[in-house]
Amino acid sequence: MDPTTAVAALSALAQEHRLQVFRLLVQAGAEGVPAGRIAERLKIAPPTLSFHLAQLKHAGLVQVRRDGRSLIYAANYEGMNGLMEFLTDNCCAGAASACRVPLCDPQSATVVRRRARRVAGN
Amino acid sequence: MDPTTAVAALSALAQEHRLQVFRLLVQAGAEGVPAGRIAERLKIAPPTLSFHLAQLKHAGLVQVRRDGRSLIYAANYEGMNGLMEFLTDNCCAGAASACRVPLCDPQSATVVRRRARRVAGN
DNA sequence: TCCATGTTTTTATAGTTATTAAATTATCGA
DNA sequence: TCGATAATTTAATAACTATAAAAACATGGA
Repeated sequence: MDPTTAVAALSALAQEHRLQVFRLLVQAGAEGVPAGRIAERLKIAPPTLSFHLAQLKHAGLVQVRRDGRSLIYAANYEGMNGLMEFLTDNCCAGAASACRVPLCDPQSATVVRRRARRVAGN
Repeated sequence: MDPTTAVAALSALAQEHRLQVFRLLVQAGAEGVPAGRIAERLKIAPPTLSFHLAQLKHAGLVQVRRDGRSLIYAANYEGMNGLMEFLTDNCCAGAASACRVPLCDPQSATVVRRRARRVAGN
């Protein structure tokens, strides 16, 4: 990750609403959450949320896909991991195994999560 | 870590100069680097650097100690680790061991770093 | 085709942040 | 105590960012 991208990602996360959105999506996993439900859960006005989602997307921290009328947002774990690697890069001049970065990999995750409230195909 | 603190830390890092400073200090390890040398290495005007260091300090990402006329700044690894834990908290709804948090611990690091250019007691 | 739903875009404004130059504070050595 | 060094603080300004309200766009179903 280059410094410019890292600054963009950090700027994206450096805002209360966007940080809430991002953490919600990190916790939601690969399945994602429709914009409307994010707005509802976090009590953010739709245009405001849209503005923030655009920034998270531009920073490479979230992804979107369309499902009918809904736009479903999901965390981009690669982006998140890349950012953390960048922050801790060459920590303590590469001194020790104690300074290393484990990563989050939802692919190899054993999902033990409750079903979504609404059925998937809505 | 509470959301307000996390936003403060992310805001502190979301700026080119401050990100450079922070990474420099993360790589420098517990020993730290005097403000003047940071300014020199990163080619930042002293008042500008001072402004940025104050923000990093306020955000709990760096620590200072005085050594004679020099103020020596060092990364606060606890703050950094706390931030990364916050970002990845309950990743994928706690689904898997694959989603766990990076930590850096300079205390238990086997330091294999070259000596500083100038002697320590200057 | 028309309406309702879900979401984004536009526009305007209030608030925040980064930078520079000048002034100030703290420490050390003669 | 005086001058030099290391760093911070103050003050002013230019640039950026978040929010709200209104309008526009895209999709699906009657």
